[in-house]
Amino acid sequence: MTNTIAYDEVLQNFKTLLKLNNLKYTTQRELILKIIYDNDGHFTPEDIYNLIKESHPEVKLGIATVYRTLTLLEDENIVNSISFGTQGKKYEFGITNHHDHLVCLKCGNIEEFYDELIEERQEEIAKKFNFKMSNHVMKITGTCSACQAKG
Amino acid sequence: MTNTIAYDEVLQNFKTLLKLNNLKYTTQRELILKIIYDNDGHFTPEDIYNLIKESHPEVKLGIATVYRTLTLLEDENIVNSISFGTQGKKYEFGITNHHDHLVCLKCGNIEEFYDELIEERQEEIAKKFNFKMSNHVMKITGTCSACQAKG
DNA sequence: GTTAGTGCAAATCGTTTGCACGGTT
DNA sequence: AACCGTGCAAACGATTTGCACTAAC
Repeated sequence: MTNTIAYDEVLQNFKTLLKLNNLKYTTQRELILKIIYDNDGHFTPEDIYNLIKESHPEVKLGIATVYRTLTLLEDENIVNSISFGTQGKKYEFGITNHHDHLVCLKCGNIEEFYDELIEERQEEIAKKFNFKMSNHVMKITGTCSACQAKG
Repeated sequence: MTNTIAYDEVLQNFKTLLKLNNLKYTTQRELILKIIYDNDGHFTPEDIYNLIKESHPEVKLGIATVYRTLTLLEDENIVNSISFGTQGKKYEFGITNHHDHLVCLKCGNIEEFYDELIEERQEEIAKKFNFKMSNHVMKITGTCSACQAKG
């Protein structure tokens, strides 16, 4: 899903958020944000860690920082995550149109879709239950067309 | 969600399934099935383990057996699970109308709902992507009315 | 200079596995 | 008797945490 916001703007927002919360603007935090923005897709914390190690071998980085930063970014709704049962989470850039996921259980690939009707119904249902919705996830699991073809 | 099938029938089906697969009918397996059937709700493997330890202290039971049996029951579509990111899964009795979940992030409580329109759209979307759907999950996260009241 | 952030390694949590023993068929 | 299922404890993988050091403010 294509980003609908320029990176400069994202970065500005992030810096402002950090300031508001007495947090510091560090190289690591910026790199993690940028990697997720640039690489359209869904990544595990380890993926992100490896991507940064490759592209910026000169920067010191620990996996713990990746986890800490992802939690931060998710709290601020800058990234979203989808979970895979016990097998951890994948993260994606979050400032984009909301969308849902088709997850292939064979190859782990994720396709995205957006359906206005489903979005509306979700709002209605939350209202009906007097439930303050902070997020919603729709995930269809199964076998993607490529994997069906492979047999 | 109220069970739509009598326990006797569930148990019969389960025994048949075991036989068909050359598996054995054990006290542990029966107890796990019964606990999930009887206690309408959503349980972690540990919950189930503790419930059985309490109600049947005379039975030998290890947590590993609970995991193994839950996997078995889920494969057979006798129970369903919903996942909570890193924090594991909760299981519920699965032979009932399909339904989706409202998950409260404060108290962990789960409410259920069913929406015909959403079900239909899911089918259509899978078809559109030539995706062979094995399962689908809709989860609305947020704050339940009780927790909103508490502030 | 003060405070927050970091890497590292150890700890933790949920889950899985190898193995010898016990129960079901 | 044959074979599967079990408990136990060790192994595991993802994530979190304590701590001394470093960087941002």
